[in-house]
Amino acid sequence: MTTVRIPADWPGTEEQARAVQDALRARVVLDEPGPPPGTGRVTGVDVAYDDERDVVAAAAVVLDAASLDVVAEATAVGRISFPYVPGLLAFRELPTVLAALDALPCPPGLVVCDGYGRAHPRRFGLASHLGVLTSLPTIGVAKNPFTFAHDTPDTPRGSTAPLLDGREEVGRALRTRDAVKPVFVSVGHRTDLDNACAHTLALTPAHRLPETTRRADALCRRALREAAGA
DNA sequence: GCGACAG
DNA sequence: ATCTTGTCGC
Repeated sequence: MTTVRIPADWPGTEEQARAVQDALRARVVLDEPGPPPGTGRVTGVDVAYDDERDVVAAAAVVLDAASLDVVAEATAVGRISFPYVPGLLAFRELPTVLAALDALPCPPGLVVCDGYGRAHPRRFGLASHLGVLTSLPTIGVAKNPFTFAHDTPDTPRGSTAPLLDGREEVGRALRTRDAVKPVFVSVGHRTDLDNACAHTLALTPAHRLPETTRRADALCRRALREAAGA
């Protein structure tokens, strides 16, 4: 486990944070399909907080994409770098997530984030931001809808409904289990939406949420407990 | 101006 | 995200 320091140039206000998003948005790469599902490695990242003690813990868990076996994992802890503001989640999560990724002993391959990528008010959610800072292919898989309207996908696993910003499809509500509430998938960086959904299905053989985020969630909670928990 | 709003 | 018991089901 590594300890993180908040970067000296990290935004201190919502105004500054939005300016950073507007400046970095142009660097998102959208014309690559990304790695094929079921090959190479797939990494889940997640973060847990103890607002009382101002502690944050992040985890990165690398899975073999074919077997979904854990190949490597790393954690990082630090101070909370930003309050939770819808649309600015990246500024709260990224410093610690980046440190956890840096601590991995192997390349992460595709990174699966807990949240949104392009399906964001300024087209630059957590998954896109992480992708631009690392150059890694990323996707976002969120548990709840954000600001975009969508229809209800059909009942069977694999069914989708577009997340629409006007007439533009910025993500998809994707059913990963029959008749269970869908997850919300969007492109982060260097992937396309079809592939992002295919990856999400490949990572959900048994549960609504991807194995990557389930593993990362369990690990960062444990790291938080060991770092600050009572 | 009033809600809604990833984690 | 987090506070929280038992309970129904694969």
